[in-house]
Amino acid sequence: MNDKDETIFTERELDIMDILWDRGSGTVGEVREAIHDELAYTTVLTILRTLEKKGYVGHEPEGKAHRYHPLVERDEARESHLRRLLRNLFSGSPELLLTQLVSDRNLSEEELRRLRELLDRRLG
Amino acid sequence: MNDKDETIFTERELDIMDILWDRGSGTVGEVREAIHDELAYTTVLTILRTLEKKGYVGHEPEGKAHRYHPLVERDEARESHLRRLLRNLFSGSPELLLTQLVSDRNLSEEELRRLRELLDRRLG
DNA sequence: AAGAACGTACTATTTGTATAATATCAGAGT
DNA sequence: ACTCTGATATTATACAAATAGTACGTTCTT
Repeated sequence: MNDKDETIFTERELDIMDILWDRGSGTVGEVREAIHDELAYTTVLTILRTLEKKGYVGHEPEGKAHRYHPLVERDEARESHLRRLLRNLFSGSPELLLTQLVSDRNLSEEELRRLRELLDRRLG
Repeated sequence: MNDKDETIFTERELDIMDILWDRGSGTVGEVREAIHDELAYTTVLTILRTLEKKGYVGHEPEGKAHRYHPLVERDEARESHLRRLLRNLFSGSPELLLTQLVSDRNLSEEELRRLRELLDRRLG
């Protein structure tokens, strides 16, 4: 697999991809209703076009409108973004990253336990 | 602490911050030599100026040159970037993130154990 | 003192991101 | 036929990011 085809989004693109991933697909109008911020119709359209140009979404006509749908998986994006963060800031070390994650004061004891359980299951 | 003072860098800025963090400080020339890509002297200078304007580095004169030094900690950047990733792509769920970290990646059993130990120590 | 060598200041170009106004088009209803 | 509405298409503005050219000053060397 080529290292170059990373699936990296800007903040706004991610807002919109999230909606498409959640709903499976959406027209400009639907996306615009679902998005938290108040954006102009044309703004949403422009971002969808950008995403399409980058190959992250496709669309087919539906009535007179267009229905957009994701062409990449959420997991793919998660992996790419996480990999980039790991490489860029954590010297590629998962331990360093986990250290930072658990040292975050916002994590409850409960959450820490769940994290350990997750690893326990993983390790069998 | 305000949520707004996030310590977020662009890729190139991060390249340079990394060098400053590693060495403690650096002149334009030093940074330029240390960076992996071939960049024009003025390019490095410009990025350092940007970083200074954003408040991430400072400088004092040294001979006829300027010596730049970081004003934020590496950990601070790690936390900000990680928090943002968590919020943006993992619904704020550390479990989801850890799942991604340990799943697709080819983490050795050894590494997984170290991760669990890390949590064990954390939980006492 | 001349001139290379090194340094900063200022300015510029290109590309990408974010946002939106305006124009146009197609169908629904009267 | 005409207009209203919802949709896309076209075009624009502002700003950030990435890169670097040119101008000019200071110091070191010959």
